Amino acid sequence: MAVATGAVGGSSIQIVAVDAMQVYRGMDIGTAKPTADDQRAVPHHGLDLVDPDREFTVAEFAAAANSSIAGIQLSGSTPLLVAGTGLYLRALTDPMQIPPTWPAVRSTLEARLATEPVEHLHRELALLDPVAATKMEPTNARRVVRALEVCVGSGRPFSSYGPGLESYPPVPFVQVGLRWSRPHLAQRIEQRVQRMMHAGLLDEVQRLRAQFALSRTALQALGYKELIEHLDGRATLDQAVQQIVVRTRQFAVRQERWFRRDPRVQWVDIQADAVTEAVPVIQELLSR
RNA sequence: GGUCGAGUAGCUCAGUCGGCAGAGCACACGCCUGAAAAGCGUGGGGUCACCGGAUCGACGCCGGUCUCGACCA
Repeated sequence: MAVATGAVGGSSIQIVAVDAMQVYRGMDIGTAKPTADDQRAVPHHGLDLVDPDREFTVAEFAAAANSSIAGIQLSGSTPLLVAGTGLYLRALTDPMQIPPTWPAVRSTLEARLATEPVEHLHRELALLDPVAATKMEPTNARRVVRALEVCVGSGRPFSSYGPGLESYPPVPFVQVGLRWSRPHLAQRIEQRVQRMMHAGLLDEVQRLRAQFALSRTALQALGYKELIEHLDGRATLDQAVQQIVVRTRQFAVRQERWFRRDPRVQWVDIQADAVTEAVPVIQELLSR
């Protein structure tokens, strides 16, 4: 927000949230969605795209976000993408063609997993698309099924859809990564989860559950799935909260690792809570 | 004070007949193309509470000490 409220290169800024969970209406506290005040101060995009009973995908997000970005640029403003979700960002910053889905093929493959080991499917993938097969562990059911789905469905190798995530071509914009030390990260996450609980996260979860049958993708949201476990009597509140803290920490580290291997990202290390001190540094990087 | 039980990885706990100390979680690192806040893989970690004894050899057996728990008084 501090960066977005100052202009960069003379034009005003609009924020595009690149976040797989903030797309869900009503999931506000647990996704740390920008407040109403923030949204009033700076136009936001990518938020509240669907109800939480809807499944949501990268491709759908990319379509929505790309059209938002085009609109922002047409109006003469500068889009500031805030991630969030690594894969969603790559789908916007890099020319990725994401193959469509073949639900019938997929359900056949998934049904086979009940009676066959994943390695069988991986062996079939190795025949249809040796390149893709070597790029994934034979035990990773999700990736194997998806790759096979595309091969069988489209009639062409999964790997023919492009280099995927392993290529980092130059881009005409700046990418800045914010990074805290692990101890500070842990401390901030602990505090953040406590703050969410005090803000009524448990009520939010109960309310959403009463109103919707949460979709498979929405149910993956940190904070929500753990509190549902508690509400169903499978964990005490304390256990659930501790679990949220641990998983959020693991997720934050996974985010850091995801972006760490992208050579185009310029990192800003933030000392403790000195976020405001980092703002000029970020603005300087962005104005290049 | 007595009896019984427990003490093994950061945590929770397995460890058969005395024969190279294990699992899950956590942690570190890597992977990732319509589920990605998801999914998958690799790895580092040990004074087996402590002291002594018997044995070729002890986490394990014997003696003692300490800590925790339950029960009895």
